[in-house]
Amino acid sequence: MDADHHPFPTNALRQWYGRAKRDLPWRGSSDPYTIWISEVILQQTRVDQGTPYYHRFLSAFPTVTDLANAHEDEVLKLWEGLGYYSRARNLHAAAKQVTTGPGGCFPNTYEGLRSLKGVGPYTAAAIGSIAFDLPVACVDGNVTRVLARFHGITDPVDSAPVIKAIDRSAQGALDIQSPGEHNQAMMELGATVCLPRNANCEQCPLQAGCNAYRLGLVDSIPMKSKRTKVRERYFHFLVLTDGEHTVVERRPAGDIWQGLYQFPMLESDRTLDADEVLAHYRIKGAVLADSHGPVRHILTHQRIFGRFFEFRVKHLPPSIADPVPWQDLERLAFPRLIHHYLNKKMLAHSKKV
DNA sequence: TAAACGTGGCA
DNA sequence: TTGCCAAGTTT
Repeated sequence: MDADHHPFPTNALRQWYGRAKRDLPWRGSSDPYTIWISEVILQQTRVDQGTPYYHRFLSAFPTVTDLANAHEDEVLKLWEGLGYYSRARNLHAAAKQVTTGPGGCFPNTYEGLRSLKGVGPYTAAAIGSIAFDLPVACVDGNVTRVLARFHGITDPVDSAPVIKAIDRSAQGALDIQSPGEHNQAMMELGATVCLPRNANCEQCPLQAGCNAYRLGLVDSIPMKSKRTKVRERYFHFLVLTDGEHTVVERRPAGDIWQGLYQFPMLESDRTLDADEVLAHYRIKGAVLADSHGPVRHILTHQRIFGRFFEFRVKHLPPSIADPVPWQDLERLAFPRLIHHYLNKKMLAHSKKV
């Protein structure tokens, strides 16, 4: 599967990192808590997108105890718009694990870190190596791409044997004198030089030994076998209001946006109109005050068409859910699709006043 | 093991 | 517009 037996140029990588590394907010600290937060925020997330969340999150919860003592709604609100909300729920649960666990402090072994909710092989290696100098290699998307190219691996990198080989290779290349710096250097190379497209091979410290470069395969490595299929869904939100209050509910487990809030929602396999939505909910005396959408919301695996129907009633029926003052919505976390709608709503309201 | 889980940027 | 991708984990 690999086309060479070149030793990995660890020294060249370290020297490159010393002069080329970016100045990122979470660099230079060895506090496992702040490293943990940054690593979770950066899962499947770009630095530019995650950085403001990192600052807000640590301002709200400076220590693991602060996080553990928070309410889940507050944690989710700080995560609003960042996506993959299980990260926030797991972060909160893991903070409780830490503070109520043995010694009440952060685990400092790989297995101890792995036992925390939301901490998988990558994150355990990252925290372990950066905070505690544990000799464990990080294998993320960057490292996979760097090593697949360096070794000239043309097989799909999402197959089990290749994952295993890359893992071994990463561990073999690790600089055990400074595993944290080495891991960050590997990822930094993938993030700034060995890019998915338009790799900048001319400034790469690994060029001399890189098989993909030698064979002209940089643009075709790494290869992936999985294809993403897109599901279409039609969400119809019932925005019920008596002028002062509205009605929201919590998204259930086992679907997208778990734990976030939404207006009562009717899903269908096609777009419905206001009459059909109202017929479903059977609200007496409701008057259609406004409708919005369909709004297309594009996700990796699904395409959601959202429609919002605002109905005016004299009195909110207690049968659906608890009425909430409009102002209280700002403390709740909503999916992006709904957040955009609310922004528009609030803007219109503030213009009238 | 494959599929689910968000959002935004880019070509 | 569409598909791919980004410091992955869970079930």
